[in-house]
Amino acid sequence: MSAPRTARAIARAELTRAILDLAGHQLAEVGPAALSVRRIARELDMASSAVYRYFPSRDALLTALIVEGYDDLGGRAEAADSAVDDRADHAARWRAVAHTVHDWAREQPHRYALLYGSPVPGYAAPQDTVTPATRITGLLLAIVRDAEQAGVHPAGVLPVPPVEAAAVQPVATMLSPAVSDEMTVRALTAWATLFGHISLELFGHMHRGVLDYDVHFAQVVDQVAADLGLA
Amino acid sequence: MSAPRTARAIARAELTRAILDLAGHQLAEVGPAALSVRRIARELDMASSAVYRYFPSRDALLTALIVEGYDDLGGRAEAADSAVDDRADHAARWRAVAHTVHDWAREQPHRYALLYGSPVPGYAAPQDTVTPATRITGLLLAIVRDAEQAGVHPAGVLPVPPVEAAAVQPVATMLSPAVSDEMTVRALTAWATLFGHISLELFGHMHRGVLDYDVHFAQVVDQVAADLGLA
DNA sequence: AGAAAACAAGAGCATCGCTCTCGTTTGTTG
DNA sequence: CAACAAACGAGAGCGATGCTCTTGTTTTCT
Repeated sequence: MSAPRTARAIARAELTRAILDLAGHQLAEVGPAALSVRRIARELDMASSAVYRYFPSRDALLTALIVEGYDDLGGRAEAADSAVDDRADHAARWRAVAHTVHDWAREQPHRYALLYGSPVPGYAAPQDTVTPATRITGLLLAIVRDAEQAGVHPAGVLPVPPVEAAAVQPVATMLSPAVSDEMTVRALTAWATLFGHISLELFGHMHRGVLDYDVHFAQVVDQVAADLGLA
Repeated sequence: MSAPRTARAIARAELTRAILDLAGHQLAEVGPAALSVRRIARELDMASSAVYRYFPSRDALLTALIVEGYDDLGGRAEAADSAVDDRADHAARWRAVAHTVHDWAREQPHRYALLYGSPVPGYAAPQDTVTPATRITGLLLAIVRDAEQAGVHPAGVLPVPPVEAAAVQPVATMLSPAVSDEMTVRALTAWATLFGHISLELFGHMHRGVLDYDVHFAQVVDQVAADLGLA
């Protein structure tokens, strides 16, 4: 797996990183749509055609940025969860993760848009992006699973008919022991609420509707925690 | 307000419509990013520079498509709400509107992405788009307001501290009579859940996680209705 | 040492948004 | 009705993009 220590391989790894870093800066500054391969080459003092030795296309570069983003977000969320001392305080863990995602999105709005906004390349997200994307969702599910193992039941949850249980079966059985169907539905709903709220906020849909985004986000996160049945 | 009946004004109105329609078709086919002014001109057998007599820029064209989209979506949602015979069946009205938005989004994914995905032009959505955007959110709020007027209380709702009440004050007082702070928070949460779910589904984040989108969406909509306290 | 692979650079293609100029058509006004 | 002004359409052109192809050089492997 590890690269040979030839000078060429080292140079390649360095240049690949340099390109990716520069692309990251461009992403943060001008957004995904305005990311330019030629500009990266210019800032690196190389011919634009040379960049294509490292990334076969602009979309491949964006894909790499997406993967990097999922990893960064997932890592930060996991760290925030781990930082909660009382592992049985599932509400605190949920809050920590939710606010971490929120903060991360506000710090890097363009990157968030790249991950959770409209897919900018052709259409289907490349396969490479789905695995790293499962990291945060897996983390949210793990917290909910832990809570359920501790005897927590979601509040005010509707009965889940067999057809719905079948529909969400992959998510329910993602972890072992599996999560109950009711909790799975609540968790998926919480997931949609979390990212829906952040997207609406970041993309300007709450403009002049909500005055203090942070206060309201905290309230929604607490409300969702209550619906999940967390302490 | 209405245009003079000169031949030129009529021709202008027709060409403006033709450009907008063609842009709409391109949007549906190749998405917002690949929408090309030159291609529109080509399909209209005119010089690309002539199109700029009707829309000052590509972004202006996209803005017009956004406004059109909000209007179409808002109109359909209002029609779906009005089609519910029993005006006091607020759960049925919420379901009708939610499923209408869902269907609309699946029929025109690129248009939905244009409205609720990452903003593709510079950054801030032009002022022209905010008024038509309030149509669906206003409709959702109206249903909830009607329910509350009929004595409905949201289920399992957290107390709303004054600071949060102040934060959501514009939304709460948007309609008269005003909606309670608790119901306002629940409504905003429902809003985020609805569009969050649709965005996650359309943008591929539920791939291999949920097997039947329609079944699961219906379950979530019912769950949200229950949380709102609707029948 | 020689063959093979990786590399960097440059020219070039097709496309894009947008601007400017230049005739032509239409509408308005004296 | 004639003259002027405004709107219009077409074309050329600018700067920029993603990407490909060729050509010559450097590094690696056999």
